[in-house]
Amino acid sequence: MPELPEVESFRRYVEDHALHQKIQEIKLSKPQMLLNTTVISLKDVLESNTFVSTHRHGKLLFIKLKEQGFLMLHFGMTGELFYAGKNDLPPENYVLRIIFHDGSTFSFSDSRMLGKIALVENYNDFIKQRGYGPDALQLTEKEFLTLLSKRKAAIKTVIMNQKIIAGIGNEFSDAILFQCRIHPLSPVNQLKNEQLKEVFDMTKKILKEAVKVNADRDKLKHFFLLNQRKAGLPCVRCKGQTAFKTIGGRSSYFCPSCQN
DNA sequence: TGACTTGTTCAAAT
DNA sequence: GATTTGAACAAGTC
Repeated sequence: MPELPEVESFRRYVEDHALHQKIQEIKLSKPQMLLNTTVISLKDVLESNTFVSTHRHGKLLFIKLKEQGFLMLHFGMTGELFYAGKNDLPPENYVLRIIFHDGSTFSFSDSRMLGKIALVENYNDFIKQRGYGPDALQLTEKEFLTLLSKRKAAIKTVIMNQKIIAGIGNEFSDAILFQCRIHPLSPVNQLKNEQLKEVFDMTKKILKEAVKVNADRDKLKHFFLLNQRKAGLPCVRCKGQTAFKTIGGRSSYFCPSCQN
């Protein structure tokens, strides 16, 4: 699922494949995924335009246009990007397809259609308007402690809340808390300052390493409690048994004997 | 067949 | 008013 590391990997993919080429035509098959624009104005802005650079904030990807603002992509749960050279076959299913002048294509697909496409003038304004917290990798320890102070909700739901910290999703939150040996339901205001600092350090550590390996899960197995998210499996660290609980409406796996 | 999955949003509760 | 909780959405998988 696209959390911060996956989106960072998409950002690089755009950098490597889609910049500095004139857009000839776009096709949009799911207009309902547009956030603040219409098919007509999306076409109007993108066609004959050029992508020049990229920016990521949390799980949001912004692609700067040579003329006029940014294209914003949010990947929801199943969003993906595919570049196909002029002789390659682009994926059959797509939400947005960009056809460059040389015939190569760039496709945004999203089978469950929980993603979003928007045109934004200025990404800082967009981030502010929608109330996103600071990006998890840009965040300082002081900011982190301030953002979490006096919160009573469970640590897992707090670090997953994009309005508090942008970028952490369900699976990475489980990994972070497992590594810190903290129970996901612990109310934030009952955790020691030291524990919160540990969560901060571990968040950075895991996300940085995930970014380094392009979010390749096979190379990140050592951070997670499980390779397969399934209750009842033995804990990799102690003699405990993996527990399953719905926390904040999300399926959560943790070891009740070493996370407390 | 239907329960389960996730990120986000909105409504309701505290 | 701010914060927290929970349901809803969409569609693929098993």
